[in-house]
Amino acid sequence: MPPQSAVLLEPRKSPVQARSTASVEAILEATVQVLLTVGRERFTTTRVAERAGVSVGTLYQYFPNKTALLQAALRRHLEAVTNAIDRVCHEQRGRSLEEMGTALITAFLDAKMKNANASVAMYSISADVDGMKIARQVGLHSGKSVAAMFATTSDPPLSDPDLVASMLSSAMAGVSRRLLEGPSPEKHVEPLKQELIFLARAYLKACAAR
Amino acid sequence: MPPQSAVLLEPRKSPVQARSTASVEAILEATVQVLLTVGRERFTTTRVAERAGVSVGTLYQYFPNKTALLQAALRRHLEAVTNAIDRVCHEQRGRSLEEMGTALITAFLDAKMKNANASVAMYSISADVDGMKIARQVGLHSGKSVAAMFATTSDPPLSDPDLVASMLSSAMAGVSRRLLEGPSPEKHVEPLKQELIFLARAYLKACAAR
DNA sequence: TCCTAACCTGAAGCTTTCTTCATCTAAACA
DNA sequence: TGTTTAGATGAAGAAAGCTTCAGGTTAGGA
Repeated sequence: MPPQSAVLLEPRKSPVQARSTASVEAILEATVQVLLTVGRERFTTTRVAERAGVSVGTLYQYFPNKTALLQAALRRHLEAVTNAIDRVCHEQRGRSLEEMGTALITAFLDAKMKNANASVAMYSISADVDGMKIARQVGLHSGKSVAAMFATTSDPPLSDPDLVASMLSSAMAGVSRRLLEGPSPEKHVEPLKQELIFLARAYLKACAAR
Repeated sequence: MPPQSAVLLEPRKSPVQARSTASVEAILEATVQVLLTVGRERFTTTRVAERAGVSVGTLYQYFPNKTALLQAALRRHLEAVTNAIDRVCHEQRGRSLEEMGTALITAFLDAKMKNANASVAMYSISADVDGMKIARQVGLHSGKSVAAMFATTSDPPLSDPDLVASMLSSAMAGVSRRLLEGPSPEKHVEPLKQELIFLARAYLKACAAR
C-alpha cells in the first residue's frame, strides 16, 4: 500500500438513489470476500470492483481511496461484535458478577467465531489502516457498556468497574486473537471458552472480595 | 509490500569476516530505527541501507528481500522477550503458583516495555511478514518453559499446566498489546501490571483449588 | 416527453519501491 | 608480492496497483 496523502477518508458521495446504495453494499461485501479469497497481499481495488460487479470508477466515487475502503469494512465488522456485547450487557443487568462474566465471554467469543475467517482477515489489514484507532473508538463504547453493567450487579459493587472491564476485555481479546490466528480455530474454541470463563469468574469473585 | 514470490527467506550468505558481521548487525539495527522514525509505510530497503551506512546491494547480499529482513528483525525482538521469560521460569522453580504468576507477569511486561517503541513497530509489520507464524514458533518455546515451571510448584499440581500457561500468556499478550497500542503506554503500565498480577493470582489460586 | 442530476465506465497515467548485476575494493593467504 | 575470495557499490530495469477523468447511461421530476 502506497503512503497515502493525509486527506479525507470519509465517503466522497452519499448514496441517494437505491441504485447507488446497492453499489456501496456490494462493494463493502466484496471487500471482505476479496480479502478472504486472495488475501491482503493480492487485495486490489480493481479486484474488489470486479467482484462487486461495478467498475473501479464507481468504487472511487464512494471511497476516496483503498484505505478508506478497508477502514469502512473494518469498522463494520467491529461494530457487529460491539452490538453483540451491548445486547448482553443489557440482558445481564442486575445479575451476579459471575453470571455477567460468563455471559460476556460467551457473547464475545460467539460473535468473533461467527465469522472467524472475516475476523482473521480484519486482523491482517488492521495495521495498514490504523486499525487500532478504529478499534479504540469502537471499543470505548462497549467498554462503557460493560462497566455500566457491572455497576448494576446484585453483588457488592466493584471499586473500579472501568479497570475491571478493560482488564477483562483485554484478556478476551488476547485469547480470541491467539485462537483465531492459530491453526483451525473452530477445533479449539470450546475448551478455551470454558477456561476463559473459569478465569473470568475467578477474577470477578476476587474483585468482589477485594 | 509487493506480493513476494515464495522463495527462500534465509540469509543468502553467512558472514565469515568481521566486516560483514558488522554490516549485518548494522542493517538489523537500522531496520528497527527506520521503522521507528519513518514508520512502516515509508520503510524502504534503501532507507535501511542508508541508515546502516552500507549500500542496498550489501543489504541484499545478506537478506534475500524486504520480507526476510523484517522477519529477521521481528524474530530477534521476540526472542529477547522469550529469553526474559525463560530466565524467570528457571528462577521460580519450586515456588508457589502465585509467586510464579507474579514473577512471570512482571518479567513479561518489563521486557515488553523495555523497548516499548520497538514493540509497537513490530506489531505494525507483523501482518506483512506472517508474524504470527514466527510468534507461534517462538512462543511455543516459552509456553513449554512456563508449563514446566508450573510442574515444579510446591502447591498441589495443576491438572493441565499447558492450558493454564497458554491462558495466562494469551491474557498477558492481550493486555500488553492494548497497552502498547494505546496512547502513552508508560503512563498506564503500573496500574495495569498490578491488576494483571491480581488477575493471575486469582486465576492460579482457583486452578489449584479445582 | 424532456431535462437534469445521479450514477457508472475503464483505459491509461503516474508514482513508487524492490531487486539485480556488472564492477570495484579489501582481506586472506601462499 | 601475486592471487583468490569475500565484501561492497549504486544506477537502472521492471513490475504493479492506485487513482483519475472524459464521456456514456439511467432515473425521476416537471
